[in-house]
Amino acid sequence: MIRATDRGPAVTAVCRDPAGNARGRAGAAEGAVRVRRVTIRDVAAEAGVSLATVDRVLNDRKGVSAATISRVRAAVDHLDFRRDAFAASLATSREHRFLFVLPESGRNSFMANLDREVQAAAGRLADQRIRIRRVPYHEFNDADLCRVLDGISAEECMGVAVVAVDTPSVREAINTLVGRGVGVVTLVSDVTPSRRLDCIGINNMSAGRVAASLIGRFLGGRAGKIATVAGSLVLFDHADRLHGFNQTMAREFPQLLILPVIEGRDDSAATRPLVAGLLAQHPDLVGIYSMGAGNRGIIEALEASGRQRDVVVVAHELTAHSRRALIAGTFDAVIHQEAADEVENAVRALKAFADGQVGYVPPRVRIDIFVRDNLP
Amino acid sequence: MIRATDRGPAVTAVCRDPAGNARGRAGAAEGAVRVRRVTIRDVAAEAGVSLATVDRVLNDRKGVSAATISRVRAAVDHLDFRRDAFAASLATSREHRFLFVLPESGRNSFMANLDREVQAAAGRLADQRIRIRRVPYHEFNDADLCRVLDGISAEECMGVAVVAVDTPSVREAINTLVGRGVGVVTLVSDVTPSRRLDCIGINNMSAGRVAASLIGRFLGGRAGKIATVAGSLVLFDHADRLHGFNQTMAREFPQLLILPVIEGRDDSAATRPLVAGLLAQHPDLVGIYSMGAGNRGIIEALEASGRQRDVVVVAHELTAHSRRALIAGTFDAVIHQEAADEVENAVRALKAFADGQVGYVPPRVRIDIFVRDNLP
DNA sequence: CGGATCATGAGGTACGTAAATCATCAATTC
DNA sequence: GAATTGATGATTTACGTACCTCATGATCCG
Repeated sequence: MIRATDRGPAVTAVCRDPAGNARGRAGAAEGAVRVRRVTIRDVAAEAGVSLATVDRVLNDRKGVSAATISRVRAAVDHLDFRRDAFAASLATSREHRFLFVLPESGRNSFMANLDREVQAAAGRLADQRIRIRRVPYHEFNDADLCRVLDGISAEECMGVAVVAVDTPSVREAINTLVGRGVGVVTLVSDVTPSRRLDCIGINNMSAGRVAASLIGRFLGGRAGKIATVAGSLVLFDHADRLHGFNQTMAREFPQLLILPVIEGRDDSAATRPLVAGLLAQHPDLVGIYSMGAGNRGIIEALEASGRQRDVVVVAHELTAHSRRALIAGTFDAVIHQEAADEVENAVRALKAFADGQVGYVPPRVRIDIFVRDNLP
Repeated sequence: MIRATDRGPAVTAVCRDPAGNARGRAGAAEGAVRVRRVTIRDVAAEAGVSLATVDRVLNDRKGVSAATISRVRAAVDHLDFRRDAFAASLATSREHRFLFVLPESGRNSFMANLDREVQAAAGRLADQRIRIRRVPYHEFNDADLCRVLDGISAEECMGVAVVAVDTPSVREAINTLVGRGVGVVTLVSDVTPSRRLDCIGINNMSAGRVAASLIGRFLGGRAGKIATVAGSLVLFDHADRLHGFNQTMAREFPQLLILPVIEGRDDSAATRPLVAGLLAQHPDLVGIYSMGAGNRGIIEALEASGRQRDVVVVAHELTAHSRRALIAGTFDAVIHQEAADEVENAVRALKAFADGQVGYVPPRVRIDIFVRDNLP
């Protein structure tokens, strides 16, 4: 057998199955190649130090002189050594435990979908030693959310992603949680000046602006009134969308009058009569911006009124209902955020924090815009 | 020291740093927890077989009776055993080698960006034993592309991602490459009935349809002529976009007349006079759909004509130029594909093939739509 | 000058899976 | 009944990093 110390230089030693015959795995292409990598031994040899010293340098442990550190660093650069992520993860037998705190997703299909994506991620990441649990709380209920957050200990979990309502008590609960050493990211909707690491979600101002722009342009100069429907302005994301919407509307489409926002609590049954009322009250209603869930209520009210062709509607989140409405022409555009991306980004941010990476910046979550012609 | 065989049951043994004091790493949160995982030993014990047999079952090796297989499978399910991805990767000291074949990206900023993303991915994935090399070929030159493809051996690389022109000789070259056991995905633009594993790119028909829909709706009923500008119809993606565009235009906006497509070879200098000519020739030109690169030529021609406000323009790919045009109002919408996503998906698809995973379906690449109000 | 601290070396074990080798024992085949 | 084949066990080595312990010489400090 060839021992580590006897092995030739890393660059040349590339070998395949010695006998040349395919190993195992029925019929598969079997692509990969066995390779001798550059290891810390090579670095140690190059720098003229021991393995222990290389290890100390690589892991920023103390007890190494500045001169030696730079010798090792130089060797690392010279050999283009990269620590093997697999070996490193194996050696530090750690597990990352995260908690996703979401509102109970009874009637809200966006939240239900988000919850599904969290589950899916949990399954996918199990083999990478990431354990994800989910905890629900009563929708819009900040006291219940605080109860959940206060019950989280740093022992049971090192990171929390939360879809939060934006209230002072929730802010406080998040801050104390962070104080206990738990990393927190807000998901979808932010909690303003809190000590959370990041907010993982779309830029909601931007979403609101696009909605305004699309409604304005689709109306092509027609004047009239615009209705705005939110789930609840306790949700920071809805408030943000409204802000962006109003801003662009005021600047670019002064001929359109924005009606006061109505709150449907993300519930179709509650939303429907509200929208029906608006339609009846304002014969010159030409557009609707739906910021939250409860789209089915809007669709039903519109279609009952028979004015679905005359009213331009931009809504949020692609679901079975909004998709149907888009195809039918009741909705004109749907602004969407991909739940899977948000979950993935949240996990990455929490993991970066748990691993002590400073200055990790999660990638932005993209805003999807769907019209009838680009439905997936 | 505790030996493997002496260890207690997996469920209970959770331990932290015995002394209770923080180890190493300056100031970091140090989240992760040491955990005793369920291993193949546990599975072996549960199933009453040896490690070797468990290994045979897990890796689909032969030499195990059906009864034993199901006993092992049952134990795996019962204990919820998941093979540790890190340990597995470490044990099979393999390296994945992929090749990205892109056109030389002299003047085309989309391709230049794609190339940058490939480089970035190569850096990111180096610690995961994925080695990515890049090879350029002369833009639009199928002979040169074939030369490159023909020179690839299964030894040096097990997967190729190629931004290809759609010609019979290229198709042939791809097919023989696949015949040699190399996995091939087409990137951005497809090569039609070839034996490539997948095409990693946006749905270009869909992109064309959206472009038509946006131009039509932004024009709000105005009639007139629409210009279509492609890089070259040798590129399958441009051809596809045009197809989708024409289809939706014909069906939904019959008042708009589509002019014959012009080909600017993805080059601003070549495109500019062509567009200027169209503008001069057609005073009733109301819209432009730009399918390829060379947007700068379009912008310059439009702004020189002074008609940039009257002509609705939808273009592809967000670059410095198209972004400026969007902000200035010269462009009305930009359809974008995120190069980073495409590279990532391509690598995943190639890796899945190299690992012999059958039926891997790469996630779709999303179409980004930008207007002035949602620029990132 | 004796003890303390620092820089480094030497050598190990652990992590969990892959995969190879060799040895059994039983069933099947001729 | 001997030879072959199949199923299984037992045992090892390798993968590359993390991290611990102990030893050693040097330097520093009062």
